[in-house]
Amino acid sequence: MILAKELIGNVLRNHMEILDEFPGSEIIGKSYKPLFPGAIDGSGHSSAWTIVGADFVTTTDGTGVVHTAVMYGEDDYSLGMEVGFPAQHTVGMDGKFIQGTHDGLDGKYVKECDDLIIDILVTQGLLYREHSYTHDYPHCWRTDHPLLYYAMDSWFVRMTAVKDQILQYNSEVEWAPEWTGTKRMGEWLSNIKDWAISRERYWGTPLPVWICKECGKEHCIGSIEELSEMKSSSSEMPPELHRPYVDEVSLICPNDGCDGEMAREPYVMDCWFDSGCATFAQWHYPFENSDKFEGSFPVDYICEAVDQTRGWFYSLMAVSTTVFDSICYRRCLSLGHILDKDGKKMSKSKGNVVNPWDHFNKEGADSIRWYMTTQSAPWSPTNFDPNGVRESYGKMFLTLWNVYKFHADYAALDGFNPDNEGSFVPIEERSPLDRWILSKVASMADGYHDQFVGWDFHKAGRDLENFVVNDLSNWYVRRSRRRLWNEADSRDKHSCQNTLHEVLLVVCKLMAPVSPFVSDTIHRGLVGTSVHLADWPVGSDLVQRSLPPIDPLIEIEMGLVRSIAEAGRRVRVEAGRRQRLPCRSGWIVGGPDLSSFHDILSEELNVEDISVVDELDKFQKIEIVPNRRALGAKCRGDLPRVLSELEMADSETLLLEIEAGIAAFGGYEILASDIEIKRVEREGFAAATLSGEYGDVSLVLDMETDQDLLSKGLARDVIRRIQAKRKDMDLDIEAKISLSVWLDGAVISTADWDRVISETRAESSSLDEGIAPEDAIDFEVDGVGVSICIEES
RNA sequence: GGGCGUGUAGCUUAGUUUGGCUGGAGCACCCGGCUGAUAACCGGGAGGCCACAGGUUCAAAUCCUGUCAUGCCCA
Repeated sequence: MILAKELIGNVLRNHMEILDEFPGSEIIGKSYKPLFPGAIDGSGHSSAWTIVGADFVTTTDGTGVVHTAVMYGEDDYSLGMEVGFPAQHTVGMDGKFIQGTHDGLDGKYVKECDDLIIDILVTQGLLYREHSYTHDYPHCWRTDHPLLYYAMDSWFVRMTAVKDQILQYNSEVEWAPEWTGTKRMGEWLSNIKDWAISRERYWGTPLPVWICKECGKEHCIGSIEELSEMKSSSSEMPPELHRPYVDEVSLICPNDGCDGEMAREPYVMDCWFDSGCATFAQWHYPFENSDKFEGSFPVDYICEAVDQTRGWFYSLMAVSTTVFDSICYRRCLSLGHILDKDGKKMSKSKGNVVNPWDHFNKEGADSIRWYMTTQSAPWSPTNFDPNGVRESYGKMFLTLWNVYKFHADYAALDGFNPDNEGSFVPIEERSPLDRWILSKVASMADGYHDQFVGWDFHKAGRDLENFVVNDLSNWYVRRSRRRLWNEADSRDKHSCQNTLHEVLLVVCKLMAPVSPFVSDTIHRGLVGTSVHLADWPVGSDLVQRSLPPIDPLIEIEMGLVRSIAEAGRRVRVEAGRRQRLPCRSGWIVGGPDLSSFHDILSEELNVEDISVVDELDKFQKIEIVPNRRALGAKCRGDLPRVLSELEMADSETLLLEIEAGIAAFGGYEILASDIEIKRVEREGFAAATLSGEYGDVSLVLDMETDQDLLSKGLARDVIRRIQAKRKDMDLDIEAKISLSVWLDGAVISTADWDRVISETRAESSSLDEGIAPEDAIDFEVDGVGVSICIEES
C-alpha cells in the first residue's frame, strides 16, 4: 500500500509496518493495474494507467493518491490532455454507463451505482476502506436535480489571443466603483480563458457555421445574402433564421475542386454572445443604420448589478474587442444587490422577497426610487428596510408636496401669474429671506450636479432632501407663512410667491431623473409643461445655466441666524424659562452684522429687543484646547505628557504666553497653531456660544420678568389654546368665533387682549364677564388660572 | 477551494482614500418645548468592545496580518 506519509494516521485503521519512505516523485511514470480493465481502450496511449504528478492533489484529506476521470472534471481533463491519457467516455449523454465498461455497470444510471461499485471492488479485493464524505455537488438551479460534469465538443472564441487588447480596453473604461474594473474585472481578465460559445439547445441564435461533408471545410455565414448565394439548389431559403428552418439549409462547398454538401453545425450560441452584440445589433448594423451605430458607439454609460461583471460587462467588452478593436462603453456602474432586512439574498423560494407593489400602492414609485437612490452608495449591498421607504415618503415627498400646496393654494387665491411683469420683483429687491433661499437652492444644485458626476447619487439625493425639508419647508416656508396670509396685494407677498415658484422649479428639475412622477406633477402645476422637457438648471455644454445668483455671505449669515435661534431654545431650557414668555433683551456678541435679520431673530427667540455688544468677558471666559494633529506631529512620543501639562495650565495665562511667544511645555514651544481657543459661558449666565466660519458668536438672554412681559406671555398662551381648540373643532381657517376668557390672579393689557381677539378671529368677545361655565377649558400659566369658552359664530 | 466586496447604536447609515478634537446623522424610544405646521418642527437624554484577534504608531473605526459572518463571480 502506498500513501502520503502525513495521512497515514487518517487512513490506516490497524497497526502497519512501514516498509519504505520515498518522495512522491519517485513513483511518477510507474504503471499500475486498472480497477476496471476494459472500460477504456488504452492502446496508443503510453501514459494510460501510469502515475503522474498534479498540483491539485493535497494532503488535507484522502490518501495523497487520486484516480482521475479525464472526461468528468476540468482539472482531470486538463491533466489528461497534458500527459496524453486516453479521452474516452464511460458514461453516455443519458447519464448511464456505456456498454463494455463493466458487466455489472453497463446501462446503469451512474448516480445509482455507488453501492454497486463498492461491492465490485470489495469482491475483487481492491477496497481497503469505505468512507462517507460531505462535499459540494452541483445541482440544477431550477429542478435541483444532481448534475454530471461531462466533457463535450464545443466551439470557442479564442479570447486568449486578444488578452492584451482587452486588458487595455478595460483600463480605458471609467468604472464605478473603481475596484470593479481594476480588481474584479481586471484580475479575471488577466487569467482570461477561451469563450465556449456553442450550446446544445433549440432556442437561441443558430451558430452560422457549415461544414463540408466531403473536404471538411468550415464556413461561417455573414448575411442572408451570402446564405442565399451559397445554398444548394435543393435548399429553400428559410422563412426566418432560427431552428428548425436553418438546420435544413445545406450549402455548396466553396473549396476549389470540391462541390460537396455543407451541413450546419447543430449548435446555437451562448445567449451572452447575443447580449454582447447589443450595441450594433440594436441598429441592425452593419446591414443598415451605419450613421446611428457610428453616432452611438462606444456608448457613454451602462449599468447593471455586480453579478454582471462576468456577464454583460464582459460579453460587451469581448465582442467589441474582437469585432471592432475598441472599447464598447465609456463608463460602467456596477450596482450592489438589494438584500433582505437581515442581509440575506432575496429569493422566491425562501419567501424573503419584497413585493414592490406593496410599496407602489402605499408610498408610490417615486418614494421607492428616492429611497433606493439615497439609502446607500449605489455599489454597496443594501439591506432593504420597508420603514425606510415610509420615511422617504413622509419626509421628502409629503414635505415637498405640502410646500407646493402651500404655494399653489395661495397662488390660486391671489391669481398669481409668474409671467406677470407687474407682480414680478427683481431678486435684488427681495427680502434677505428670499435672497437666502434662492442662493441656497443654487449652491445645493451645484453640489447635486457635482455629486452626480462623481457617482455619489446617494449624497446628492440626501443633500436635496435636506434642502427641501430643512431649508425650504422648515425655515423658508415657516418664516414666510404670515407673508402669504396677507390678503392685500403687497410687494413682499409677490416676492415670496416669485421666490417659491422659482425654487420649486429648480427642485423639480433636479429630482426629475430620480423621482419622475411627483416632480412632473408639480412642474406641470407650476408652469403647465413637463419637467422632462426642461433644461438641466445647472447648465452644460448644450444648455444655459438658469440658477439664481449665489450669495455666500447671506448663506453664512442665515446659517448663523438659525444656529442662534436654536441656541436660544437651548438657553431657555437650561434656564427654565418657557418659550412663550418673552424676554426683554437679547445680546449677540461677535460675528458678522446680522441687523437685517434682527426681526427674524426677535420672533424666533421671543425677545423684545436684540442688540449687538462687543463686551464678552462679562458673560464668558476663554478655554484653550489642543490641536492634536499639530501637536502630535511636533511632539510624537511626548504628546501625552504635553497634553496633560496643557490641561493643567490656566487658559488666560497660557494665551498671554503664546501671544508673547514664550509658551512651552515639556521642552516644546507652543504656537498659536498648536491650540484652539474656545469661549465658554461663565457660571450663572443664560448664554450659549457657537463656533463656525464666522468665528465665535454668543447669545445672551435677559431672564428678568415684569408685568408687561407676563401679559404678553399670557396672551400667547391663550391664543395657542384657542387655536388648538379651533383645530380640534375642525373649524375652517376663515371661520369666526365668539370668545369668552376668565383670568384668575392676573391682568392682561388692552393691546394684548386685542391681539388675542384678532389672532383667533373672534367676532365677539368677553373678558372676565360673569362666571366661567363647567365645560370651559381650564389651564394655568405662570401661576394664573385661565378659563376659555369658544363657539363658532 | 480561488478572486472581489461588505460588516459602525434596536434599524438604515456618515466617517475609512489622506490615522489626530468627545465616532456624526435619520427612524424608533424616554423627558421637555413649539405649532392653524405636514406622517411636521425644536431642545435634551438613553443607546456604540466601530464583527473578532493580533500587529504598526505618541495616536487606529481608519494602515497591516489572520479569523468569523455575509454577498457576488469562478471552480
